[in-house]
Amino acid sequence: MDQQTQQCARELLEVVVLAMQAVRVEMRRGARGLTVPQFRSLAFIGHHPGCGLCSLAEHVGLTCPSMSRLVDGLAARSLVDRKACTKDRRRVILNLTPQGRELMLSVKNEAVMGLAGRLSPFPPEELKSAVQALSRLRPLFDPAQGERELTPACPADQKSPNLKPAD
Amino acid sequence: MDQQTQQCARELLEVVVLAMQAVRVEMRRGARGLTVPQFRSLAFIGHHPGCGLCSLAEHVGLTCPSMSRLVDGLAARSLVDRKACTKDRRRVILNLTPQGRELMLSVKNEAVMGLAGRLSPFPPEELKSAVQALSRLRPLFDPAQGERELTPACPADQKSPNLKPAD
DNA sequence: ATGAAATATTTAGAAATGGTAATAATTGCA
DNA sequence: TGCAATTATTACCATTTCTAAATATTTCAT
Repeated sequence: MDQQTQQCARELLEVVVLAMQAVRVEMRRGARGLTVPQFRSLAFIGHHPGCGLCSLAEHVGLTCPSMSRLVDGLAARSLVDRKACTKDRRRVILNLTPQGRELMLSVKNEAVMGLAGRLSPFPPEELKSAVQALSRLRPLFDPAQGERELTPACPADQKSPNLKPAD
Repeated sequence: MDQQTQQCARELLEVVVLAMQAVRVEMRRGARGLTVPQFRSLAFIGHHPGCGLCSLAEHVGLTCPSMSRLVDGLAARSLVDRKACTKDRRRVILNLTPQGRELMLSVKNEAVMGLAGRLSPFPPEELKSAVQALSRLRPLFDPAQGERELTPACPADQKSPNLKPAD
């Protein structure tokens, strides 16, 4: 293990944790009444439309039963749409409702605005180079790149933007 | 608000959230038996020795009563030292015990090693520029720099490395 | 000094969250 | 067909967290 690499990891850890704290503050301001697991669940469903319950649970770090009830709550608040899969009726198909999508968007927007507020006094060129450096690091953490264990499940009615074949 | 700045904020948010997930995974691996709020509490106490209960609670996002009990647990496990403030006896002075400090260090070390593992296949120059960019970004989120609202409280026995005036 | 208001924390009881084990429904393979 | 495996849910219990109220201490205005 390289000394240089460790130094970078140390720095990365520190800044990421600090930045995440700031993000959390912004999130709390915007995500009224949403707990962290609820928020993360919505985010995952948004990124993986049509995902199943247990893959969601695994990603968020909850058990399937807990996630089942968490989704109960989200469905009751009309933030996610839960319907049975036509092909495999054991499965559940999860998607954000328009309201859920809108909520996530507004929360994210508030977070972005909060961050931008902190960033604004920075000289633009520095910002640009900093973000570039970070972006190069990004594939390291992007699960779409690093891991391939996502369950595609029911590709047939993965999204179903307009119709609901599940009666 | 600049369009460019917003774009940067968007990018930054994405990378930070992704990276934080990776960090969380590494943390979970190392922080055996510590919940996230417990972990965050220990981290805050470590960074703000001698802090009071409610400022800690506010930072972590818990109420004072909840934090009181959480600290009960940490004190019972000899991870934090809770003693009354000499000057203002309403207050409580929180510090990490040597064991608490050591635990945090080892957890952090494990996280760093895990991150370094991901970083290792990266070319050294990129790492170097990333470190530079990160260190430039850091003051934006560093509470020691950006904010001054921390309660210094009892400056007298803030740290008390060797003696315990509060019998 | 004395009493009222303010501050910091703890206690008590209710509500929510999360886990394990058991259950139900469905699929796929022998 | 029958049986093991998969996916989700229900039942039950432990823990966490919140709200409200109580306690202790300090500060401030008489």
